Formats: sequence, structure tokens, C-alpha cells
Amino acid sequence: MTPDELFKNLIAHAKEYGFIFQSSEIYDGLSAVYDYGQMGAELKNNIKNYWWSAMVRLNENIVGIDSAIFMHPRIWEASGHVGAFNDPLIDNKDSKKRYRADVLLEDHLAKIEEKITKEVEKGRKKFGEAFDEKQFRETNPNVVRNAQKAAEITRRMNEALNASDLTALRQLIIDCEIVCPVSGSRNWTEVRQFNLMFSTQMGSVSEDANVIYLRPETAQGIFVNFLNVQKTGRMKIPFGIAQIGKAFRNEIVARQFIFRMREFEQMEMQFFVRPGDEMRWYEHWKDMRLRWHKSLGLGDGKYRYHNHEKLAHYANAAADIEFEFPFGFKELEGIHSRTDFDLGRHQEFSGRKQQYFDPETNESYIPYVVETSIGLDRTVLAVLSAAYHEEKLADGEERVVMRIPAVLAPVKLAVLPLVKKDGLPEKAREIMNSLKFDFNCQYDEKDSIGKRYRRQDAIGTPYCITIDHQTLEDNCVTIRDRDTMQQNRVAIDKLRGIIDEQVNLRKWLERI
RNA sequence: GCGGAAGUAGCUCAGUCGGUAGAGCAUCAGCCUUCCAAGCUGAGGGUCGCGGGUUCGAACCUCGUCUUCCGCUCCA
Repeated sequence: MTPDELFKNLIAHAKEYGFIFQSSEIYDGLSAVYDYGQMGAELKNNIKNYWWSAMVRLNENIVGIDSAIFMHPRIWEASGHVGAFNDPLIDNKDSKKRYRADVLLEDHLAKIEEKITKEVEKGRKKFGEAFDEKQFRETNPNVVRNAQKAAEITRRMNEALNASDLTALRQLIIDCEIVCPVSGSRNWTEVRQFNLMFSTQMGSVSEDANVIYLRPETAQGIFVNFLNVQKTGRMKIPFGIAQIGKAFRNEIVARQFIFRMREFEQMEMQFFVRPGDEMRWYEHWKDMRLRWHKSLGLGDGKYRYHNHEKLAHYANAAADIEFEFPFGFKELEGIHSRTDFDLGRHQEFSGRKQQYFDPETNESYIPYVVETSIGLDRTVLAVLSAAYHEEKLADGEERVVMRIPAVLAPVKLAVLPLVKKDGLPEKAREIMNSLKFDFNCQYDEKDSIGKRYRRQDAIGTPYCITIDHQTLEDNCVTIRDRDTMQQNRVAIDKLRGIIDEQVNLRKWLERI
């Protein structure tokens, strides 16, 4: 079985047992959008709870908020998303390759710049000590011509970009005689704008409707509430604000099941620190976040760091925690040192001071931010792909078992009467009623006991208890473990304690 | 978005030459009563992804479209 086949089986399994369905399936589906079914929703909620508990409840200086998806459009100008998420794209019809139109032009400009540099170097060799670069650049005809050309291209490009004039942009590419690096042809399509942010209108369309974006990240909801939370919560630096919520990106290609979706959910924490302290906290959260992942027991070897060489415009350090999915190591969580970029920009764009008065140093400053940002859907996928096992048993039988960490398992306990007569179902219901307040339980009396065990294995239920005839006499039941398939006979009144010890948050969170 | 492949029951898949839509598993009801899926009897479930076209007749041929997978491409 190749990883590819295994992944396909996992996707089929996730659908068959109610974890994940494609969105709008009866209307042929919607590309890169998925729904969580009855099992998936439970799993996802348990992951949220596990993260929220680890971040908000266990850290006195971290609090959680829930900000709106709609935000003031200026926020996305301040954050840089309007500029950076808005790319003019052009395709070469022969090579079928797609490029960013502005990048093609910039590459072209770089080539011209290279020519100038070569010419200057030639001059330097020729004139030796007496070489006057400034004068050379002003007088050498080749250099002057190329410099003028570059300036003209730059001017036209900026003009077209600022006016969002896509026709002019294409004309410029044609005028520059830019060829596709792959096909070598100048057979270009029209330039199209591709905005990675979804937009809609707020207010009456007939009046001056405002264009509103669906947030492409949850972080900005935290930044714009920084002072609200700091003041009302009497927070002292260092402190963090956490949030779980939906974000939306109109990805060009979205693939690999729920790994890259157009509507997705993030769990983010922005940690505000004194300027200069950020690297220490960056290292701290890098370490803490990996420990959180490892505490789930999916396998320590499935995680690795990937430190970014090329940094985003807001960051002075960045790393990913990558997970070994069936399709390879891929980003699961990002830890970024975002400096004071975001708060600084909001101060600039809103005209409101975004500063903190530090009583220890008697100074006001814009705090620095260390961000931890984890993909919730990706975590669901990580759990599912690590949990999915097709096993061959000793007797030659096969079983599919989801070894979901017990703390995250959608159903904690299945209550199974050995036969559906002789008062066993009644006894089973009685036990279920006493446990359903503590655990998500499932009752099943259909088919043979072995078949019922397999059904529970398929959804990752860590424990099954079986009520037999002897139970009516001694008040003991069989408890069967999902992973080892071992069975023990225990008293009914001990059940709650035994199961709770394995599935409650404390046991798992204490490992972090 | 481009190229290639695919789409038939909840799942995995058959379906001949264009001639009334099939299997296994799953599901449900009943029987049986057994601690690791396979016993017996019966039932439900399909506008063959969707929409045109050709044809007396289309799951099958043809065009378009949607979705998925693989490869490009893109990726804060």
C-alpha cells in the first residue's frame, strides 16, 4: 500500500463514517470547500477545546476573544493584504505557464540593470584609477539609453499598477518584448486580477455600498482590539490574546483534501512583549507549541521545524512546525516574530495611538508581537492521518482502526449489551444514562458483538463496555480497549473513574 | 488557471455491439444469541455528476459544464 493509496482510503473512510463531506455534494460540490459531519464536528470541537485549554486556561497572562469576520476595509490596507494579496496574472499560451505580470516586468528591469552594471564594470577596467562612475553613468551612451529605458518602464508599470489598468500592463509587457522563459514565445493572454481576498458589499447596494472583505486571517481582529483587551483586562506586558475563527482565501489552487481550503479555521495567539524581548519569547513559543503537538502522542518523529530564510514583510523571525502528512512534511503551524509592524501600521492608519505604558520602565512603546498560528483543519487532518490504521490481526482478519488520542476522540464510550434480550438492553441503558453526562456515549445492540467493536474502531472510540448475563448478578461489565483489544472485567461504579482518567484534559495537558 | 485521467447505490467497482441498471460490502426490519466483522429470511436505496446534440432508442457516441485525482503554476 503506497502512501497515496492510504490517503485515498482515509478520505473515503472520513466520508463513510461521517467525519468530512464535500460541501454541497448533491449540487456536484464546491471546489475546496468541505463540511464536517457528525464525527468530524466532535473531533474538531475537541481539538479547539484542547488548544484553548492549553493556551488560555493554563496561562494566566493569555485571554481569549472572538472577533467578527467583517472588519473595516482600511484594516486590510494597514495590514498590507490589499497590496500583497492582489496580483495581476498573465499566462503564456504556448508554455501554459502563469506569471505575475509585475514580476515579469521587474525581472525585465533587473536584466536591464544587469546590462548597465556590466557596462560600468567595463568602464572601470578601461579607465582604472581615473574612473569616475558618476560621470561615466551620465555620459556613456549605452548606460544612458538603458537607464532611460528602465525609468520609462518603471514609470509606466507603476502608473498601470496604481490605476489597476490591466490593459496597459499587458501592453507594456508586449512593448518590452518580454518572452516566456519556458516557451520563449510572446503569445500572452490578457492580464487578470486575482484577489486572494473574498469581498462582498455592506449596506444598501443602491447607495454608496462599501466593499467589505472576508478576513484572510484572524490576527487583525486581535491587533485592533489590543488596547480594548489590555485596558479592560488590566493586562500587563508580556501577555497574549488568543482567538479561534474562520478565515477565507481565494486560493488559485486548493488541493489535498482539507489541507488547503478556501474557507478555513485558524487558532491564533498574539503575544505582546517589550521591544527587544521578542527573540526570547519567539524561542519560548516555538518550543511550547511543539510540546503541545507532541503531547497528543501522534508520534514525535512526525514533527519538525522549518525556519524561514525569506521573511514576510512584517517578520524578523519565522518558523513553521511541519507535520508528516501522507503527502509529505507540510506546514501545520507558524510561529512568527511580527515586530511592531501590525500595531504600528494600525496606529498610522487609524490615527489612534497603539501604545502601552510600561509601569516597570516608565516608558510608552508599541509592543512587539510573537504570533502562533495553527490551522485547525490541518490539525484535524494530522490527527486523522496519524490515526488511520489498516491492520491485519492474528487470526487473519483485518480491521480499520482510528487511533485518535482518547482526549480528542468524538465518542469516548460505546455501551453494548451482549444480546438484545433477557434484560441486557435495559441494564445497558441504565449504565449509559449514568455516564452520558460525563462522556459522549453511543449505544448499539445491532449485529454481533465483534461487528460492533469494529464499528467503534472505525470512528476511534477508545472504550467499549459490554453487558452480559453475569452483569445482572455481579454488577460488573467487560471494558475493551480500542488499541490493544484487551478486555477487563470491572465493577460498574468504577467505570467513570477508569474512563475519565484516560480521556480527561488534565492527563494530556500535563505532558506539555 | 493549463495539461492528463476519472465520475454508475452510503463504500469499492462490473456493465458486452447503443436495446428494460448489476454485484459485494454497508444500511434497515425480523429470526438466531455467540466477547472481536462472514448464519438465516426479507426490505429500502440509482434522474448512471449536470445540461445540450446525434439516434426509433444513450450509462455507452458527441459537445459543453461541474467536481475529484495526478502533474505544472501559485502560496504571508
